[in-house]
Amino acid sequence: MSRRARLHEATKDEIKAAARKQMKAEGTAAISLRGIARDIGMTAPALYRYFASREDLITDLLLDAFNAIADVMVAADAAQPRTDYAGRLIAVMMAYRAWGLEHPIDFQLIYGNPIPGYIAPSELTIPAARRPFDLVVGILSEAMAAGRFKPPLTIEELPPSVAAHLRALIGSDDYPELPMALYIGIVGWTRIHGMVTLELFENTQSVVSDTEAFYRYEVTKLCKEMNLTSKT
Amino acid sequence: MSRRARLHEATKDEIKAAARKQMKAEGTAAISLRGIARDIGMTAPALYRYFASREDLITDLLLDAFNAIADVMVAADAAQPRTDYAGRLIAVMMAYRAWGLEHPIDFQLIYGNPIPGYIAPSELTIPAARRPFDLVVGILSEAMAAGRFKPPLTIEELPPSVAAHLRALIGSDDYPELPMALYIGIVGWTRIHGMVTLELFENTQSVVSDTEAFYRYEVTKLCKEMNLTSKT
DNA sequence: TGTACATCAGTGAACGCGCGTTCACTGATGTAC
DNA sequence: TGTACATCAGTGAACGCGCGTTCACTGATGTAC
Repeated sequence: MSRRARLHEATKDEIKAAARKQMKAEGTAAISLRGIARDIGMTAPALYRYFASREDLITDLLLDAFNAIADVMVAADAAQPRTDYAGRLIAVMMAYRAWGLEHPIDFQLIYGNPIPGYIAPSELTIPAARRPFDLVVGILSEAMAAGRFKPPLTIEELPPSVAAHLRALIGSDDYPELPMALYIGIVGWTRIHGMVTLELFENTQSVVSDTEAFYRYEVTKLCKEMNLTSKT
Repeated sequence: MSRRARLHEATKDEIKAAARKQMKAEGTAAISLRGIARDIGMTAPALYRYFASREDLITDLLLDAFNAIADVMVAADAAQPRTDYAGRLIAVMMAYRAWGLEHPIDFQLIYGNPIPGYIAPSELTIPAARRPFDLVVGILSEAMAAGRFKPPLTIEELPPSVAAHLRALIGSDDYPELPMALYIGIVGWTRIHGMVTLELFENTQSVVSDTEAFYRYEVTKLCKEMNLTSKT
């Protein structure tokens, strides 16, 4: 990578940092090229050397955010013994919350209100968006294959329409997982997501106060309920 | 109410309807007085006869939305036999989702990203925001008093910091409920909220497809898990 | 019932500000011979 | 190693548009005597 290319990347990062700062102050919808330029001491047209348009910049920020949360989840998983399935899942779910609270704006960017007028290029964003979910489902599948994950419900008990869709998905290239791993994966995601978003917007604090203890207790309980154990 | 006052109210409603239309098209942050004025065939300064400022208008929209979701939940509850506690709770939770999907913008307004620069007058918004939660906790308390709600966990099992906070709350005027009704109330809220928000932003459809069946199944399961039964 | 007056609804111009994007350009940095 | 040229970074002016809010005002509606 040439010196020039490195400088180019560094400026690109500086622009993105300014964009995040701006979103933090004014909300995700308030990304403004002129504001960014002002912040980093440039004129607005100069930004077009780095991004083709405001849309392009937003897409970059979205992909960065999806990859960032996926990365911390992967790292949290990697720090646990491979066969400690419950420990891995809990670590991954804790990482989801921690990242959300540390990066509330990026969290809002990827999981909150859409930015008016912006249409995400789905061929780029969908794969990035799926990384966290696929990680969880992957751990569940591994645990199931190892006989360490025995959910207290079977696919026959699910609503027929849901069960049929899950069965259809397993065969497809998109979701090569076992159906109950998929189902518990999505249930788990809705649960942690609810806790994190409500906490983020200050809706749970007044009732539980120690939101981290609450969260940890609930995700641990979830693993127990699902009979997810670890090889010791 | 005088004729003039009635006309005044009607115009106020027209302004709010235009504001909702605008949020639908451009996001909650994009409420613009000039845009509203254009839409209803007025000039922007005329709106100041009805709202003291843009902030005031947003507050009105917020309160309307909180009251609207609370009202449909109360109505759903009222349609069930008083002692069918599980039925009442399921109906209320279904109403939460139905309202969210029917009014995605109002849902984003009250539970989504905050509007940049807008600071809610908490003495007005907090009581309105608490109506749905209080309704659920109320039903749980009733059921508990009737011996029809026996949660499979006790307050002793909760994290000490959470348990202590719950105990402290019961005595207070703010939350005169039994601690486990409060706790299960907040757990229930995080669960349904996670399912609804992820559905709203198209994150669950690809896995479960029939999102309503999924939701109904999960809320029913929640009631069963909590040993919430009905007097027959 | 008619008149005088107060209230209210709404206008149009203005203030001072913001935005994304295009364009012709200057000057610096890098590259090939 | 030095020179000629191409590439790239960044500027400043401009286009056409948006915004919330204030102000002095006109005309219609309602009210009190």
